[in-house]
Amino acid sequence: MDTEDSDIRMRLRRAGLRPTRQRLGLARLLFAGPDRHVRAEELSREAREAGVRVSLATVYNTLHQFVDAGLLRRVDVEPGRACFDTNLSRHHHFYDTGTNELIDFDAEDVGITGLPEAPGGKTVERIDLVVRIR
Amino acid sequence: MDTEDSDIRMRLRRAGLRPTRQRLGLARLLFAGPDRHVRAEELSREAREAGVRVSLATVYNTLHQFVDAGLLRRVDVEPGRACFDTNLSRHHHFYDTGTNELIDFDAEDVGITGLPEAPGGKTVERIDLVVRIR
DNA sequence: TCAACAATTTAGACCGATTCTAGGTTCGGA
DNA sequence: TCCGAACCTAGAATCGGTCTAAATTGTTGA
Repeated sequence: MDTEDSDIRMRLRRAGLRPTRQRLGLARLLFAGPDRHVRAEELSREAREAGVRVSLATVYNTLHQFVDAGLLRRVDVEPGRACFDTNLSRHHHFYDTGTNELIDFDAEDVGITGLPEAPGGKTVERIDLVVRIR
Repeated sequence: MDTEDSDIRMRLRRAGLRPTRQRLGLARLLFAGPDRHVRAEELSREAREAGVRVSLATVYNTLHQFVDAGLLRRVDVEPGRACFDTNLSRHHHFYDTGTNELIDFDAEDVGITGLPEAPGGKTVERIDLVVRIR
C-alpha cells in the first residue's frame, strides 16, 4: 500500500529513524496484515524469502528501535528468546505451555482489584497478565 | 538446623531424589532464611563462597529438579535468563524495570474478572500477573 | 559388610539467541 | 557536490544454558 508506506515513513521520521530500505522492508512484513507475534530469526527468514536483503544484526537492531519508537511491543514469556508483538492495544496473553504459542485477548473487559501500592514510591508502567494454558 | 535438614531429606526422598551432598548444600542455601529469588549463576557463586563444592551443571540440574519436585517455582520475566523463586504460596510480582528486581505480593487479595475462556478447550494452568514498575 | 548397579556429578564441549566490533555504505543537509 | 552522521554488515564474541561421556557416590540385597 502507498498510504501505509508513507504512514510508516512518517512514523519512523517522527522517531528519529531514517526510512531506509531495510527498515521499510521489515516494517512492511511486520505491519501488512493482521497483528502478529514474531521472533528475530523468523523475521529474518521472511525477509530473505521476500527478497528484502537485510542482515540478522539489522533485524535485531530494527526490532529494538521499533520497540523504543512504540511501533512494537516486546513480550517476555518464553525463556531464552524474545518475542515481538505488533498489537499495541491494551491486551494480555494466553500462553500455551505445550506449543509455546501466544494468543492475545483484549484487556478492556478485564478487571483487576486489590493490587497493593507499588513499593518504594515507584510508578506502575504496565500490568502484564499471562494466562498459562495447557 | 537439624530438623530443617531432615525435612529437606524427606522432601527430596519423596520426590525420588537422593539427598546428596550437593543437593543438600544447595537446599540449605535456598531454604534457610526468608523467601528469595535466585538465578543459577548467582547460586553457584554462593555455593562456592559457602564452601559447597558443586559444578555449574549440577546447579542447573538441581534447580530444575527442585522445580519439578515442587520445591521451587520458576519465574519468567527477565529476557534471556531464568529466575527461581522459593516462595510457593499464591503470589504475583512487581518487576522493577530499572533494577531488574522482583518483589512478591500476595495473590489472596487480588481479584481478576472478565477473563475470556481459554481458547481451544485448553485448561488454565496458572495466571501470572507482573506489575512493571519504574 | 560389601559387591554391584543405578543415580548422580563433573569438566568441558557445545548450542541457540543475541550483542559487539570495526569497517564500509548511504542519506540528507549545507 | 561534499561532508558528517546515521546506518548496515559480516563475522567474532558473549551469554545463559544444555549435553556428553566418564568418574564418583548412594543404596540395596546377599
